[in-house]
Formats: sequence, structure tokens, C-alpha cells
Amino acid sequence: MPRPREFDEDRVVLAVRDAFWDRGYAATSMDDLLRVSGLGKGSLYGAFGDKHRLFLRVLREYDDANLRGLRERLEAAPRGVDMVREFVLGVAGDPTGAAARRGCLLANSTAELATSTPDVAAEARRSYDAITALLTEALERGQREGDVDPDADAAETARAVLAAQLGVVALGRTGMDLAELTAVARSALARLLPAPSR
Amino acid sequence: MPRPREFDEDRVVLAVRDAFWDRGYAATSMDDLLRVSGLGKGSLYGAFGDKHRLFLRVLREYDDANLRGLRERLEAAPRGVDMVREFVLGVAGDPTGAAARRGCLLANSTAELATSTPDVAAEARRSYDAITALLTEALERGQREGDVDPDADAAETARAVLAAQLGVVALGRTGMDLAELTAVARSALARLLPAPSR
DNA sequence: GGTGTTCTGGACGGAACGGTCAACAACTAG
DNA sequence: CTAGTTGTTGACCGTTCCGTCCAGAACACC
Repeated sequence: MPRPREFDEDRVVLAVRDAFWDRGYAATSMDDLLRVSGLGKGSLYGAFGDKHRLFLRVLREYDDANLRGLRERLEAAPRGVDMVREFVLGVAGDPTGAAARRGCLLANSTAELATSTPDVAAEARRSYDAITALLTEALERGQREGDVDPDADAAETARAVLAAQLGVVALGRTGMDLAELTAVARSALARLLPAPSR
Repeated sequence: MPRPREFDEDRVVLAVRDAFWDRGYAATSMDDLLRVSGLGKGSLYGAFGDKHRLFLRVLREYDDANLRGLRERLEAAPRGVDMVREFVLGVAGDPTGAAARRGCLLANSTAELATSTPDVAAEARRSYDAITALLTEALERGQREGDVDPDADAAETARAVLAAQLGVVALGRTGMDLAELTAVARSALARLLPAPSR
């Protein structure tokens, strides 16, 4: 019997996500969020709660989408190692450099908020653990497929790959030249994923 | 003939730095800065300008101190490769984990502000370029000293090491278990700095 | 068509924001 | 001791902040 929503919840979450992504949490005002979402104050508060709750929801959905994408890429990849390489090289994938400059919402949020907001730190741990598990799986497949040194510890390598990727993300945020950023990614990958000594 | 300052400028910069470091730029209010510095409004504005200018000064001095420390460690290190290892492992060096959770002021600031504040992005590039140069120097010394594969490109390796360190810093900020963080650092180092094949 | 429930938009409040300014204090140079 | 210069303090300003609340609108159900 209630009056139905006039807006699409997912669309609002994406619009709000972009605002937080571009400005950071603290620098994004509720007025900004109302503007980009097109909602009135009552609607936004009614549907999502206050700024903090809204942000956490946005962050969780962002992470979930990310993990889903990685999982799909792993399944679709001809070889396990391809997914690992894409994961690192993809940071510099957008030829305009805009994506690299924008960085990763989770990484940005962790850097800004992890100290003051335990929820964000916990979300980051959850997400990075899941990514590590996926990378481990990909590397183990790579070992079976003969692309990765079978003597290497896949889980350890996965952690190193994640660190390298996070580093490339951080460097991309400085506006570093895209060719150089790609070179960093390649250089790290070449050293982290030595071909099996056959 | 002027009236002399009643405060020590460097002490104020350090106190303000800690405030920015703990809360981030946007979440730190001028009142916070007045409290931690002990100054009145007129004094702080008179000596350092507005919040933005004060922050940039703090960030530059932080970076300079960092670079100075790295240079000294390189000069003091028995072997070039020691400085490289310290650079990465040092992130998890504080046994309480507080330093790891705090992260790096420059990295945090870049993640929060690089998009909206070109000055911060430029400062980050400047700093990371200088660190890369130092790491390259250390690695070249390591090659001469027989600790680093002489066939590796030192500059490329330096970039990969920097990325790995930034990644470890990012992971440390999530509150990841300290032993695990150390393992990540070791794992990355072991793969980035293969012993020379003698 | 009436009724009950939810949604909507904006007015509103109190607090906190960054920044200015003027009156006063503290010193130096002569 | 006087004059001149700078430092200090805190009141003050206009703006923006987040969040609440309410009057009215839009639907579903009976």
C-alpha cells in the first residue's frame, strides 16, 4: 500500500560513488550527494541513512563489483597467469590516464579513513583477503599450466602481486606519465612472475 | 625592532603534521590545529598562511626529512642492498603496529587530495622521483658489491621496489596483522632482488 | 473513492567551518 | 623613555555543514 520509490537505488549508489571517488569522503558534502543523485534530503536519508552509512554501502558495493569482475576475468582468462597480469597492468589500462589518476575507491578511502573509521579498515582487509585468494587460485592454475614457477609459494606470490598492484595504483594517483606507469607494472610483473626454469 | 615570536616554528610544524597525519587534511579543522599547536588564530595565520598553505609546508618538510633519512641510511649502510631492504621492511618495523596503521603522510595525502589539489600530486611525483633515484643508486652499489644481479636494470628494479613498498604501506594501513605484513614485504623483496646467479 | 502508508522536497536549526580584524602586548632601535 | 614594528589574542563574520522534521503528494488496497 505504500507509495513507490521514484528513483532507482542502484543508479543513486553509482552517482554517489562517483562523487566520493572524485572528492574523497570528508570533502564530499551532503549537498554534493543530493545534487549528483537528484534526490531530496528526505529521500536520501530515508533510503540510505546518514552520510557514514551511505558511504559504507557504496564502498561495499564497489568492492563486491570489483571482486565479481576479477572472478569473471579469472574464469574467462585462457590462462591463469593472464588474469594476474591484467590485474596489475590494468591500472594503466585507460589510455587517457583518467582512471589511473582516479585510482581505486577502496585504496583512496583506506588511506583517508582507516585510522578513524574501523569499518573501512575492516572492509579493506576483507576485500584484500578475497583478492589474495583469487590471485592465489590464478597462480596455482598458472603453475599447472606451466606459466608459473611450480616451486614458488602461490599464496606468497599472490600477496607480493597485490602489494605491487597497490603500489602501481598509488603511483598512478600522482599523475605519473602513463608510459612510465606501465613500465613500472611490467617491471614488477617480470620480477614477481619468473618463467619456470625449464 | 619587532616583537619576537613566542613559539618555535619547527615544533608547531611537527604538531600540525601529526594532526594532519592522524585525521587527514579535510577532517582536520583549524580549531584542531590551534589546539595542537597551542597558538592563537592570528599567530598561526600570520606565520603560515591559510590551511592549504600550512598543509603544503608540512608536507614538504615531511618529504624532505624522509629523503634526508633515506640518504643517510644509504651512506651508513654497510651494503647498498641493506638500505633497499630496510626501505621495504621498515614499514612493519614498529612492533606495536602503530606506525604501520598510520602509514605514510605523503601516501595518505596523495590518496585523499591528488585529484583536487595539483600541488599535492606534484609534490608526490617530486618525492617519488627522488626516492627512485636513491634506490637506483643503492641497487647499483649492490651490483658492484655482488648482492644484486648485475644484469638487472637498476632503475627499473628501483621502480618495482618503490611500488612494492607503497603497496606494503597501503596494506599496513588496513590494520593487517604485523607478522603477515612482514611476510608480504619479505616475499616481495625476495622476488624483486634475486641473488646474482654465480 | 476513501484510507492508510510511504515517499518527496524543502524549510529549518544548531553547530562547526575557515578566515578576518582590531585592540592590545612585547619587544628593539635610537 | 619614546616611537615604531611585529606578535598575540579572541571576538566576530558569513558560509557551509549534517541532520531533523513536517506538510503535502503519490500510490496500493479495500
